[in-house]
Amino acid sequence: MPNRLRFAPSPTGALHIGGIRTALYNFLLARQKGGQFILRIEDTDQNRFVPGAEAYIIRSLEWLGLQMDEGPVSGGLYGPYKQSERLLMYKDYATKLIDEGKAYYAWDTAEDLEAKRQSVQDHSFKYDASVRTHMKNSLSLSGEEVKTNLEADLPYTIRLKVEPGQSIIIQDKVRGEVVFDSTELDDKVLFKSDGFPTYHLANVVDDHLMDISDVIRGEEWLPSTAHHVLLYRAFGWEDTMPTFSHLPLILKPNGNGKLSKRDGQKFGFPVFPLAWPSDNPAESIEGFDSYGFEPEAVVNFLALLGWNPGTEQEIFSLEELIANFDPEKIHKAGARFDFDKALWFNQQYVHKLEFSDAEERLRTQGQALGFDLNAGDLVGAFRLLQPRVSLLKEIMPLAYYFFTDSIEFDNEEINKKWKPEVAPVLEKVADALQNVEPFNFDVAGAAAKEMINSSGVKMGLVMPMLRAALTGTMQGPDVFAIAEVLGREKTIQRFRDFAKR
RNA sequence: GGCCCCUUCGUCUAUCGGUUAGGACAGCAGAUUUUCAUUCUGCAGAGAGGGGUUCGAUUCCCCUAGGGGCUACCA
Repeated sequence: MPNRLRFAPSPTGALHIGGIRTALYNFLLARQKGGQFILRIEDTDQNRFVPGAEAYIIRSLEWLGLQMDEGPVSGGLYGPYKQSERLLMYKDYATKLIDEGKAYYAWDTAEDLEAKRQSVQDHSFKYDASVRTHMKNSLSLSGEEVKTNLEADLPYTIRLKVEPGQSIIIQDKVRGEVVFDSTELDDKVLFKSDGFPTYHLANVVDDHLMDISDVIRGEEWLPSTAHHVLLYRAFGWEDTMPTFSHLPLILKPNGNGKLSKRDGQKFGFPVFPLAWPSDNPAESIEGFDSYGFEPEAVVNFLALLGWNPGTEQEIFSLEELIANFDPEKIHKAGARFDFDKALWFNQQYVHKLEFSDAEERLRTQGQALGFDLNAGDLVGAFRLLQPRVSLLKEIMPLAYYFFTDSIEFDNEEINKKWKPEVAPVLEKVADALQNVEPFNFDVAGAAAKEMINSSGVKMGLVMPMLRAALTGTMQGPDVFAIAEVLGREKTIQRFRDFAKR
């Protein structure tokens, strides 16, 4: 039996990183076991449907490199992969349960139920064995009434008939044994009056029909897993029921509650993989992509947020994650989202980038900044600045002095350190560099330093001014590393110009 | 309120009865870098509380406390 894992989001908007991590873990186990990774769209809530969300989910998985074996785009033998396109079968399965006395029709309206809830003091109203005989359903009504209601096409829901007094034991891969008492469970709605199934029905039916072997999902599903087990039993599918792994939640940075979609704006960092543009700027949201993250870094960060192989390795490629992943090593407690750590992971990946991986993006960014990229050495600039940033997009703004000769000087800082006796030294350094061969970090650097030493002016006064001459700022890479990238001509010119300022 | 889950440095975590409780991020200090960043080294920093079980508990059990989730014709 191959391992078949599904990621089953509902298209209600952008997918946040909690969902991404769930997808990732499903993907990792599928790949590790040589099974399939399946995307299934759970669009059974018409009210919360958001146009574009499905495409967003697919683009997100692609961006992260989580290739799907089956899904709405790639298709597959178990399709369709959108629940809205599977509506007929849910009804059949629900009806089958009714025929077998394991579910029933209910005609209580939303208003009826709301009134019931209001009438009971605390939150204790539960549609279960103790009250269902007092409600309007095919168990409490006479056969005649039921027939009449059905023939009149009265809107109904179908509810699972939960038998009280049995204990339901779940073997969860991350939590071990979890026990529920069916007396505590309500008669869950399986089929809604709008003709759509609820998550509970659709999820169980589809997981069964799609031969899903392992369910990895968020902890918020743990309480309803008991109902799902009951459903597998009712259908007679318990022997092929998937394994369950309930993931700890990703919590807000301050620890109060689970991370939610609004937290990105609130805390000032992305909580979505991809940006979600909107005509209304207030509704546009940033993504890890637009923030400048490398997808590999996001994957690495998320993989380790709640899972750890037990070694001290921190950096994992997707292949290494696949090889090492183990659901039983998933941490049980919720994990706070730590953006600093995410940035650190990204820094590790940016520092490892080859120029060829970065070139296209650097060019695009340089052009957006209005740089004349032909005027300077892009590779040289990249090599110099790469170790100094956490995000690739931070490089080009720092690199402007490689691509223009009109340097903007940070006069406030420069003037603090400027001494008039430095000016002639700059000229002399320029002279000294005129004929050094080759013009590089070592040779030009040595020649310049020798000149400065013989000038009698302190090195500590001159060096910062050399950098200022070249870059306009008091900080940055080594002066002669910059000089080498800039080339002899520009270096000398900038030293001379600066001496005259 | 009820049900369920969880609880090791500020944060993410390792430890599957015996460890000076390890690592990473962040913090602090130092070295390198005549700058800044990187890098390197070091410092500081944790088993929620109380009962058991055991020769021995961070580890197993119970209670309490705290946190979280669920409690919809949402997923």
